[in-house]
Amino acid sequence: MEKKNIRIKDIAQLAGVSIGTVDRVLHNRGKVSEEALQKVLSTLREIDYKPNLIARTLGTKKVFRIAVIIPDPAQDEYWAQAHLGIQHAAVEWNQYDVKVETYFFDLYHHESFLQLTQAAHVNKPDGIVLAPIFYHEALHFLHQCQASKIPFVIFNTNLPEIHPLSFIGQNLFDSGRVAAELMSLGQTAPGAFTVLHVNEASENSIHLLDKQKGFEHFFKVKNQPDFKISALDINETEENQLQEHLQILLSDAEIKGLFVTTSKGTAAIAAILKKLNRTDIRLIGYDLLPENIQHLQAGTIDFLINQNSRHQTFLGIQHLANYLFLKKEPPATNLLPLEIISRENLNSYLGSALPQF
Amino acid sequence: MEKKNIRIKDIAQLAGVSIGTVDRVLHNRGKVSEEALQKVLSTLREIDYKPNLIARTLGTKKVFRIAVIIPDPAQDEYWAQAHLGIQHAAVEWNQYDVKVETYFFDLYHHESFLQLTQAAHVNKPDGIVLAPIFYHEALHFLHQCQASKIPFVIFNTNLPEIHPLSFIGQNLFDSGRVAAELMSLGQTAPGAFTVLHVNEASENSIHLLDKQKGFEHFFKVKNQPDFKISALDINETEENQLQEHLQILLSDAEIKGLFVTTSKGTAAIAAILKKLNRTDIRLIGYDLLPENIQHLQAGTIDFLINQNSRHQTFLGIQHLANYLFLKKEPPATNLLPLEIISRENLNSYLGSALPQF
DNA sequence: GTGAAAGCGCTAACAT
DNA sequence: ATGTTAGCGCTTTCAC
Repeated sequence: MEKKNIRIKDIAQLAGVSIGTVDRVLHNRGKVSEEALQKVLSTLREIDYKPNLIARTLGTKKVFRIAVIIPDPAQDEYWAQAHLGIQHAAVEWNQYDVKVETYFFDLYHHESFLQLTQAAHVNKPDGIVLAPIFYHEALHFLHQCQASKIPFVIFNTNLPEIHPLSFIGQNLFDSGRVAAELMSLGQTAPGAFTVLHVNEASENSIHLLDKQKGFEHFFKVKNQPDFKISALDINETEENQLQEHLQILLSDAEIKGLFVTTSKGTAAIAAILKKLNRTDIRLIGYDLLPENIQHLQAGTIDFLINQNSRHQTFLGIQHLANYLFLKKEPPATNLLPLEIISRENLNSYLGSALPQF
Repeated sequence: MEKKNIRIKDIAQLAGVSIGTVDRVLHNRGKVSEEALQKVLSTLREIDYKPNLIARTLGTKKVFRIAVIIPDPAQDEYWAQAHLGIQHAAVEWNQYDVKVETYFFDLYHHESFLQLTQAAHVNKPDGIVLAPIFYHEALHFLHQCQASKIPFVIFNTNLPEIHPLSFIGQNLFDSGRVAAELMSLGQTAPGAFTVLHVNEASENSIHLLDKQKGFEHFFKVKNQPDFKISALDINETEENQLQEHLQILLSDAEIKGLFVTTSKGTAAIAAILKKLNRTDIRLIGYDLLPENIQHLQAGTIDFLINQNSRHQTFLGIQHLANYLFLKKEPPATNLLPLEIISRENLNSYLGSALPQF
């Protein structure tokens, strides 16, 4: 069964037109008569034409430019990992004439975000990958992009009201349920669990609330009245202050476990729990930050849910590049698995941070 | 910084020879005078030539044939999923002149394996992806391949003494430790856990023993003498017989949990536990087979460790094709993460069975 | 031994 | 609007 692949030349022959015409309809560049158009379209419908990517990239001289806009990797390890995913994707596509330009904004200043997005916009990239940290500014920017017909992919947090080419992230409600499940496992005696939001500006905390709701929902459905669920916002960048808050919370003898909704918060809480030597507290948090990895190995953290920012950005560029290059529509929403990381499977994840393909 | 890439043509010009000559030295096909050789080599040393792989694949007309040898997908859902990974990879590479030929052997008859491998061998494929189920036969076959200089990738179970181009699978010892960790979590009262090997021929059970050892090792290190660990082989294809065996085991009031080392075994044990209504037993097993998924959702199974046979085969072909096509060396051993699947994160895995890229 | 030249499938500029 | 043609960088064949 050596079925030769169909080439543009074949389509042209079948449709009785020239390859130039076929190329024009394939890329709808116009300048094609209604008659020729129909002939080509009908033969296209009959056969399964799959363009030869290799040949396309060789033949074309167009260079696609993708602008990636994320928080400064230096400010936060989570975003440093996101940056790694970008770099990985960038080298992968480099030989295919897709260039990635990165813009780093200040995680704590929306003016910086505003400024960067505008800078990116004037450069007129062919596509944009964005971490929409600042809700209003992001919305404004993305409307601009829609007006300029620049396709965009968003990741990390969803903006369902805008319709991106693709959203990449996790189901945060389910994420909270996973945390709850791990928290409740094998807990027999009555007790209390607290959801901790540590040092999060209100913008982002809308999303963190989803995790909390999922967490609470799990226990509601399970109907286990033996467990008291509470939630607490702590805004203290000073470790000592943070510790004081925590100690008040932990003075309640019923507290059996803590669920921290951010990666950085997880590291902060773990450090304090370790200092206080409270190994009895079950701690569940987010992401494979170096500190979190250590605390997981040491047993201070019991489980991490991996949000895999690295993979998120990687996929973001992947989807966008495939769209620009191959006109392949990505999934409107691409939800990543809620990876449960424990002490024993940690190493197996560290070895293969990125999906080899 | 639009630095043009160096082309063969450039080298030819610099060395004062023709592109044909440059090509000959690049691939050391001989037929080059000592003088020309030196001229080319010296200019090659001066500049950093990176061949354009895109152009290479377009220019070449060689069709690579990859032989994939796995158990009959009809015999076992686990292998059916492996087959899906193959099909996925096959369509991906189809247009790039990499053809995949599959050979299905009988999972229960090594003669069939022997026969199939020989059939594959006489067809002289350019590369082989193999599930080395039958140890001795596999070893013999792979030695043949080495003699014939056919590169091969193995997956699922490792044969460390032979040196494959790449091995794709999981660390089975660690896999057992993960199971143990999940088993012990929150278990306060003393109790007993049993490792179950269900209906496995001795060949394969060598590898299953690794899982058992990892499981035992976890408790040894943890130094929790409160837990009694045992292991049991059950060879009964009849459900009733299997149930009898299990009931004897479960009549021991101390039994708190079971760890089943195979995917099929997991499904079988789960079915019986459900029938016996033993929801008190913590059950940990392998893989997202349809039955296992149901039992996980119903709560009969507490955790599954995903071996992702689909991804394994996909990667196998991926690595081999990249090697043949682009001369890209794959990792000698590619260990997949030990994915922990619970009721709450199950859906997030079902949505994305394969890594999108 | 060596160079010239014809592709590979596609794009894009150029005639018509 | 349509067909022809010259590349893209490399492989491979074929004269010399």
